[in-house]
Amino acid sequence: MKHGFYYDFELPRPITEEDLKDIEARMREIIAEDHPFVRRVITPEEARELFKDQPYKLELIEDILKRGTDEYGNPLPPGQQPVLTTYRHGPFEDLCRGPHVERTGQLNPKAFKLMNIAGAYWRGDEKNPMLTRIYGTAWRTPKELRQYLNWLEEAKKRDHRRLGRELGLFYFAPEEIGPGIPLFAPKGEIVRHLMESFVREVQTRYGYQHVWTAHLVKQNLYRKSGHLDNYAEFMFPPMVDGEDVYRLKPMNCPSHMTLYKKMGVHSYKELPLRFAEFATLDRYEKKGELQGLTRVRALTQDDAHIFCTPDQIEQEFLLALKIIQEVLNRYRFTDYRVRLSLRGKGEKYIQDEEKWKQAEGALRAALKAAGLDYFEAEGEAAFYGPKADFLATDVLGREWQLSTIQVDFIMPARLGLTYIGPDGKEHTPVVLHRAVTGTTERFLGILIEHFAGAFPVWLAPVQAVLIPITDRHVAYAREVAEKLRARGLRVEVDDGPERMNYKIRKAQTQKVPYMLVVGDKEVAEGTVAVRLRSGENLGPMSLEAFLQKAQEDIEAGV
RNA sequence: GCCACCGUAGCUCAGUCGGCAGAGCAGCCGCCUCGUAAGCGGCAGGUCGCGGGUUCGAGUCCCGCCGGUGGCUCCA
Repeated sequence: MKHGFYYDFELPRPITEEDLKDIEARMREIIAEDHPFVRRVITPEEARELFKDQPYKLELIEDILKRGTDEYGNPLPPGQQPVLTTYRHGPFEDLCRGPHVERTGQLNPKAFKLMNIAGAYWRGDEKNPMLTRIYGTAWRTPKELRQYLNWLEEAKKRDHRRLGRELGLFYFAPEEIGPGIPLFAPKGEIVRHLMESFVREVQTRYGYQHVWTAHLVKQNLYRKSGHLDNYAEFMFPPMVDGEDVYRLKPMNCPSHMTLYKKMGVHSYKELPLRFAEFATLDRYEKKGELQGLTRVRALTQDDAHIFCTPDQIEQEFLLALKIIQEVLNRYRFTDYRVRLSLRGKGEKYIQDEEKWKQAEGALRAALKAAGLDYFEAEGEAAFYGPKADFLATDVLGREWQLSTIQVDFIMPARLGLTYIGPDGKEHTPVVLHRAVTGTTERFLGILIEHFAGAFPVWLAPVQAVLIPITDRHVAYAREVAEKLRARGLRVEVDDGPERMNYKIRKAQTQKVPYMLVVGDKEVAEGTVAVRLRSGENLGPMSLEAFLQKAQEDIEAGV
């Protein structure tokens, strides 16, 4: 772990926060006793005897010996033989690969803290029993510990769930509407709208066409596509209408592919055909997995399906990468990593060596051409083909998948898609599934944390607030607001009875980019006094000068 | 879904040993007319998540459910 440690236990009773205090106290005693850590290489027989009462340890031992893996089940580096080692301090000897510090006394008794308790499946498999995991954090000095705890507090203030409410962007009504189904207030809706308009503009520029397919789909289509077999647990229960059974749409691919078919016979000359849609999908996510906007049950993908020939995969993949890069850059969003997800061993991947090889080669070539750093992950591919995923980190260090581009060899054939090739014969197109920001909801959640709620001017729900100093300046403030609105800015007038300082504070906490203060001087000169949310006071300027400043900021994306 | 914890006013939180439900902010009304991060006074606001149980008496104790938080598993 990055900032600490954890250890899993099987305990006879639930552990409480108070227990953690006692354990910390005991840990401090052990540190004070300054035991040396003693490493020992043991034989399999010794190991089995030593840990005979600890079934989980025995399982680890057998695994290390049998499969030559380390304690996490990962393969050892080539050439290395499995070795069983223990570390002992005082009377406690534990199976451990190490390394350790030399003595318990080297730890700072004031620089660690047990943080929380959580359940964790044995070896991360939900079929296994659940153990109790205790998380802790450890630092060199008490100061570093304090800084870390402080950082955690600051991170909580950036949490998109909290900022979403404080900034009036969105709300959840789990009791009334349902868990994981967000409600967007006017300020949140305008941000969504701006995000989607932006992606739509970029996609259009890159030759994508937008389509619309509805939310209800006959279940039979999902039977044909294979989703009913593989995806049923993520779908809301069926709606029965006499003979017909409908489902809420959990993804667009079958709808887009049906549209492709309905549009008639396709020639290879039409390809690639790129269908994009901002579609709200409904997925029955498990309740414990829901989390703010990053994991919801109603999600809007900026989805697209590209119908192409096999030898167009590389160019289309590259085009999609370019769109993603352009969009992420506009958000000044650089904190992500790219994963090339490849097939692993196993039955679930469709068996067609040639197609996999061709697609994987095309993806690598395109990633290289796009100049993207990426890492490869075996066993992360979809069963129908390899993919590239963009992973972003939220303010608390949790990683989320945003953009994705996936190659699909199988669904087009299942749904009977064809095009007529130059040879006059029918062929099955390859389909690329791809999402730029992933979903509007998750991306917005990450963006809120990324900007700590202070959206760049082009995205800010309210771009400027007019702050009249006294009542007699309200009419002028309204007049200015109208003029700015006419020029396309999103402007509000704070005409409440409070004092100017209060209104500035309010605008400041709402992270409004520009505060336009107007008093006697501004009315007389036809200006506005511009204050930025950074606290910087630009002083009075004409409306034209302000509009130019705003325009520059919008273009610069600040 | 699983493990642990939590649920009191719109928000943040207090409420002792089981004995009359509280504060700040936000809201509403009034006063103040003010130059770059909270002016002053007043008023209103509650099925203590829901249902059951124990008790003379439950926000407080017990059981079930709903919802949330942190993890685990899964995922855009």
